[in-house]
Amino acid sequence: MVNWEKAGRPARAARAALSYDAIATAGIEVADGQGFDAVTMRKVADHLGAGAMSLYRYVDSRDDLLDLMADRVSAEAIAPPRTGDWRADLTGAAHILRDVTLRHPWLTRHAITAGGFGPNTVTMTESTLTLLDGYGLDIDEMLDVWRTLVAFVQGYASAEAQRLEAHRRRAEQPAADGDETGPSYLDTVAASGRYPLASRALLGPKRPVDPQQTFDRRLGYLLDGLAHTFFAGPR
Amino acid sequence: MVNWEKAGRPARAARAALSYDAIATAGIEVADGQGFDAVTMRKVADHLGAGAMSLYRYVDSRDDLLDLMADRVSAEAIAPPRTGDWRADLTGAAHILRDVTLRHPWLTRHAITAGGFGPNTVTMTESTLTLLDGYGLDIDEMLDVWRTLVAFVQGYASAEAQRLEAHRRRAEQPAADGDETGPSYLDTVAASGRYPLASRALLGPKRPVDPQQTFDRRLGYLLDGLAHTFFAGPR
DNA sequence: AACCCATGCGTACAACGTACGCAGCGCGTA
DNA sequence: TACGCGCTGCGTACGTTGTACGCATGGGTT
Repeated sequence: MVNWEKAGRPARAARAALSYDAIATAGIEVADGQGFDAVTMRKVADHLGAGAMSLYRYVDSRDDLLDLMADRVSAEAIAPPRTGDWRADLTGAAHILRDVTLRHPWLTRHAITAGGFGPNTVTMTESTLTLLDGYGLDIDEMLDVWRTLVAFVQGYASAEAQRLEAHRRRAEQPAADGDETGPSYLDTVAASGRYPLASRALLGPKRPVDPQQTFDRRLGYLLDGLAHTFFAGPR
Repeated sequence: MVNWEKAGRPARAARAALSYDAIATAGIEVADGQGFDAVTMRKVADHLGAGAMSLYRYVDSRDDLLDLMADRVSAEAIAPPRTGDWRADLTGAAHILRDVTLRHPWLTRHAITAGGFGPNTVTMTESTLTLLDGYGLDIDEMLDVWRTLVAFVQGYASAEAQRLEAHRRRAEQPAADGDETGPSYLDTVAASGRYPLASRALLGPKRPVDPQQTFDRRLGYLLDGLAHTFFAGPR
């Protein structure tokens, strides 16, 4: 477990070359640039011009490092102040959270909340809950809305990020010489006719669609439902 | 990438001791029993009484093994036939998917769809989409409903599974001799008063609540919203 | 000047993923 | 029957990983 109290204080010695912040940033840069599996103690330390074992003065284990990275990234998901339009505010918060997940696809492998709540995660939570303040909801109702919204957004963005990652991996496959790529497995499944509904889901849309628009539309269904119980009906 | 065509056919030689099915099952048993990090080639092979390298006759890499496991587990999430009550049917499918995720918490670390769609994942998809057939929705609308629902359920269940895992890890910590556990970090954050809303979210409910009931209530909000657009209004 | 201790890191080891190549068995063909 | 071919299983080996241990260093305190 990360010691968040210690992580918040500045370094004890003046000649400290490393810091929690620098380590978290380095880890995030490695993960964004070279993929989640490249986040090794040695590579992150190299990125900082330090020795691998130096990181252990700040972090108990590799898992702790990942927790540190996740908390730091959640600072990017802090929602702006409320405007009084709950629907617009929640939509904005959802966009920000989705964008963070797509910008850091490795969150699919180590979620923001995997290591408990760090300081930035707390701030992010508070900022989002604040958007729900002032509509006569009690705290339990606000939590209902918040947990429902976050579950949808994280689930949705994780699936999107995974599809993008899979696509990227397939693209960087060098397409070996004389590959004779027959019909893909999913093509043959679709052609079998035994999965009339699923085929359409697996093969993707006929015409390209705007992922952001699709997200907004589906988010809208959820907000409609929340409106029905907690606000004055949909739209 | 897993070769699903090959994985579907029975073994070529009669004297084959291993099989795709046995390997996937062994991997799942190791993951369920000893945690996701214990899923190593050697441990899974040991579980089968086989040598580590034997697995590579069936699987290209450890990642392939995980894909195999994920597809096999998705067979547990196949929805029952439709009854004509869309809301009850979708609720049932959501329960099943949530249960699978809670039963195999490692899905949080390697999602069902991480390795593309295998045969069981296709069947599961078809079974869920079938629940939406017969209400006058076209395929794109059915996909809207399905993707929205799955995003919520997987996001929600993943968060639940992660909280349970974290709790379990903390419980098996031996509570070292003379531990002097002062107030936890979250306690001090809550006591600071600077996060009035988030504190309540982080410390958990005052009285114990039934997680299943809470899930149903929040799922209900989403279904209300879907009803508003695709069916004849909420409830 | 003397000491202390937080910091950085070199070394070492067990465990990991996996490339390579060989052993052995059963089937098809002669 | 005899033979050989191909599929299956796996022993060995190597590079990489996480991390325990202990030492060197040098600014701050006394």
